[in-house]
Amino acid sequence: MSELPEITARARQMQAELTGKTINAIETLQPKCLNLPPEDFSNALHNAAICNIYNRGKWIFIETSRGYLLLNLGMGGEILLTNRQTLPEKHRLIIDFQDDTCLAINFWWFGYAHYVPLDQLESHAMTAKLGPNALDVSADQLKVLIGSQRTRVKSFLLDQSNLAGIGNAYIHDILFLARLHPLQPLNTITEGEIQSLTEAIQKGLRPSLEKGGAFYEVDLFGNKGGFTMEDVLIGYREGSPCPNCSTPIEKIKTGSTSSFICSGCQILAI
DNA sequence: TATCTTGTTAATCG
DNA sequence: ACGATTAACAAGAT
Repeated sequence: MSELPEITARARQMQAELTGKTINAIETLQPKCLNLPPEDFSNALHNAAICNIYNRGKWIFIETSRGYLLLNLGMGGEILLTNRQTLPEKHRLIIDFQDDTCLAINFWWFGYAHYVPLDQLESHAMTAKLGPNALDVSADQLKVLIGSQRTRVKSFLLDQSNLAGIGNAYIHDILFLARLHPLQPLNTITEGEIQSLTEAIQKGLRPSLEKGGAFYEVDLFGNKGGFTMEDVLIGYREGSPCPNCSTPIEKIKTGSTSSFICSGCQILAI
C-alpha cells in the first residue's frame, strides 16, 4: 500500500478501530526506520492513548496523548491488527496495546516510524513540507502550486512537497486521463490542461479510494483492496490497445522511473 | 545472475 | 536558486 487511496482508506480504518486504545510498548526489528533509539522510542509512547488517526499524503499520523507516531510505509507493506498469539510471519514493528491486541507492521521496502512530541509537529521536516492532499486540490490551487516551475509534469506530481499522495503507480492513468506526456515541461502547460489534470487526479485516485485501495494491498484485517487491474486504464498494460485510440501502450523510461503511455493520446509538445 | 520496483533523502553537477 | 541525475536504503519477484 503506498499511495493516497490505500493510505487514506487505511487511516480511516485505523481511526475507527484504534481510537481509544492505549499503547503499551513498541518493539522494532528494524531500528533504522526509527528517529530515536528503540528504547527511547518505546518509552516515549508508553501509556499513550490514541486520540486521532489521519493521513497527509502517504504519511499516517497517529495522534496520542503523549505525542505523534508518524508512519510511512515506503514502497509498501502491511499494517495488521492482530495479537501476540497470531503474529504474521513477517513483521518489523509491533505496537502492543494494553488490551492485548497489537499492530504488526511490515515494511516491504524501507519505511519510517517517527516519534514527534505534541508541540513539535512543525519541526518534523519530512511531514512539515508536504503539500496538500492530491484529492483536495482545485484547479486554481494547482495553478498556484505550479507557479513558475519548469520541471516536467511527472516530476512535479511525484514531488510530495507540491501535492501529497501521488506515486509511480496511479500516475500512469492520471497523466493518460489528462492527455499529458510525463515529460511535458510545466511552463508549457495551458490553463485548460491544468483543469484537465485536476480532474484526472480525481478520476485516477478516487475510484480506488472508494474500493478500499489496490488489490495488491491488504487492510488491517488482511482483506485485499477492491481496485483491480480491470480498473486500470493503461498502467502496466504494455502492448495492450489504448482504450481511447487503440494505439499499443508503451513502456518508456522517464528519468529513474518507468512510465506507461499511449503515444497517440499523450503527445510531447514543446 | 542481473535487473526491476508502489518511496524518500542527500549529494552533486550544470 | 532550480532542475536533472545518481546513490543509498535493502526485500522480493522474475
